[in-house]
Amino acid sequence: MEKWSPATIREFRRTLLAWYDQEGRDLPWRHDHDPYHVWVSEIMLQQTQVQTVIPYYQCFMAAFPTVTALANAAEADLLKAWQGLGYYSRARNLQRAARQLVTDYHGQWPTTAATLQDLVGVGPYTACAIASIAFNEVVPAIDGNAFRVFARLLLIDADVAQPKTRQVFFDILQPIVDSQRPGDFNQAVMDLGSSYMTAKTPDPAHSPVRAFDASYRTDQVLAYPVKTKKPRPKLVPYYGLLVTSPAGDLLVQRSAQQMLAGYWTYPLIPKADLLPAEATTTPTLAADIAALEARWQRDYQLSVRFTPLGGRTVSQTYTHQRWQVSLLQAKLPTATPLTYFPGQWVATTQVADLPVPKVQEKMMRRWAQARAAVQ
DNA sequence: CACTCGTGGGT
DNA sequence: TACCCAAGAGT
Repeated sequence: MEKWSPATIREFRRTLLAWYDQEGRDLPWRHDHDPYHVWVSEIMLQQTQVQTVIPYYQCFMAAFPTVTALANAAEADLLKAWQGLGYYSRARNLQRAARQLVTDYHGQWPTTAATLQDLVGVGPYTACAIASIAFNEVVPAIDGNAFRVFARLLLIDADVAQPKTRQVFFDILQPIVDSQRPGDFNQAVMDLGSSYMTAKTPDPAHSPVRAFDASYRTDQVLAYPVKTKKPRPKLVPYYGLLVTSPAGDLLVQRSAQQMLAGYWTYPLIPKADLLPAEATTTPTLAADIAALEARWQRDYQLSVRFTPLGGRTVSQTYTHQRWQVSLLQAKLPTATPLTYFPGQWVATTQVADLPVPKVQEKMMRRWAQARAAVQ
């Protein structure tokens, strides 16, 4: 591992900030240092690329321009604003924290990384980012970019997939952060990490800090950062139920305990839930449909006949699961009341107003194709 | 600490 | 294709 002298550290800061002043990106949340703007952008940017965030950030600020507006927002509006951005608990936590700020803090922001972490959804990275950018606290904001950039510059061998490695980087970076411009220093590292020092296709030869890059000097750029691999997502088969009546399409809102909480989908039934685990026969489509119809009759007093929808399944890959959804179709001749079924009839024209996840959009497209083919 | 939680883009 | 990756945090 490399060790920089105080003189090298000074020269590195000067080089990095000079480049940032010339080449730093003009992003919507960099127009000022308002902590609300910094905070919302940092939450959106968690595990999400800048290009994806920009339009969401602009719409979000137009809809919820202040902490108070966010605290008072209707949940449906919030989920709709976050639709498609992923990691939806971020939206809920954002509003919970806005309410914390209004009620517990009386609109007065905590100004240190240590106290910012008391806001739900604000962890070690985001707290340091807000503290340095909005309040000039001299702390390193250690995210994936910082891991990648400094692992290469300094040949740091610690496994960045391990939680304890954050402290290793923090201790190394604390004396390197520019004490006059900590926020700009941290943002410059992020710009570096998303341009010359990307994960797969870096361009270290033209990096503004190539003279400080030990991995480039020793021709082992792609060997850093050291990161252990994660297991591949597990296949989870589902039935997706396309049920119509004169009242509209049948949709359910996902519970607070489920993934995609609060978002609406067609009823999704894990195939594993249909037949008892001790069943000896291999589940067939016909047996699954029979079990499904019997359950709807017994639990919901709904007489429904399902038929398979032709074509491929709908797939959606998440970090730890790969959903493979086989679509079944059913048509009820009358607007049957859903006395026991935990869902709603939604008129086709109103589906667009509901917050829906990507897998629901895919199911809707597949169904629209099937209906168009019949015509 | 290990696991969970979305989506889009790149190779 | 099937991976890997991207401004992480909560449990």
